Amino acid sequence: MALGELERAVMAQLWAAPGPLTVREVHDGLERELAYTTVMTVLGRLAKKGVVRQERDGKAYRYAAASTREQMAAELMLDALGDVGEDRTAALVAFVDRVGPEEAAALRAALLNGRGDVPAPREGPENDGAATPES
Amino acid sequence: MALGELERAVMAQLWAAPGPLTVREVHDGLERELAYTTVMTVLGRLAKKGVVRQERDGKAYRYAAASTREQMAAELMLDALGDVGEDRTAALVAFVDRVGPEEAAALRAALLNGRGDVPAPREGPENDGAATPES
DNA sequence: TCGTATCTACGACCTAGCGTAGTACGACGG
DNA sequence: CCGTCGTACTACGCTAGGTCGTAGATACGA
Repeated sequence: MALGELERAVMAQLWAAPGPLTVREVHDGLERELAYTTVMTVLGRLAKKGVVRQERDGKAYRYAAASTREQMAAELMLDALGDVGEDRTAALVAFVDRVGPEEAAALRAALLNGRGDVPAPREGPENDGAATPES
Repeated sequence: MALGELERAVMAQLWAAPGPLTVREVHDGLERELAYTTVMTVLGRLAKKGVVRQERDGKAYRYAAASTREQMAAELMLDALGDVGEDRTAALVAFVDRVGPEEAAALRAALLNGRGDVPAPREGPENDGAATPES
């Protein structure tokens, strides 16, 4: 599921846009000067992989990312975690050990938010706040 | 840095072993019937990538994984997280949202362990420097 | 209606990485 | 001297990704 360099650049375009883009729009938005068909090919491959959705718009297609950038990153992280096999705990410890303070805070917040299921560790009442991503 | 199928199998051997292995040991330990030289080639490539260390043992070499399975997994997770660019927080929320209860508990434990604690978002992110205690 | 600009569909080529293995060659034990 | 073991080097097929070119369908303005 790993994406290549150009593929990532294209995804960045799609994620940065407010809505679905046409091939031409993606093409024009890219830094590098590529042939129009190159972008089309990449978009097609991305669609075949399921990471982008194609929707007709008259004669042309419009492309949109299938998931948010964050979801995809989370997915990749899950995959990496899955590779370890048994001792996921140790892997998670190693992971937490390496993330910066901001990330640790985010993790903490997410965990205490109740999303981590788990037999309620605290009795903290409903204290949701800011954790409703787009999607 | 992604490893192939055979490469992962070889790493699994190395991680499962109590100490450095010779090519022959890895070869004999693998399920599949491969040519001795195939295993050697793979180990050589792994060494070139830096994921395994080779140490002389008389005429032959012995190979050992450079990092533990967990460290490598954590590394991959970090990479995945890094891909997201800006809003790592959202990615982490999505991640926590998907891990199972055991993982959530492990994360919680690791976080409360005193590591990345307290939100102190200064501008001086003096990153960690060395974190290879065991080994 | 004709020519031109767009699109999409397909195929081609090149490079890199991986799986797989053969060959060459040096060190050893009989 | 010869077979065995181990390393070094080279090679080949395959797949994925990056990069295009060409062909066919369509819409649009002169």
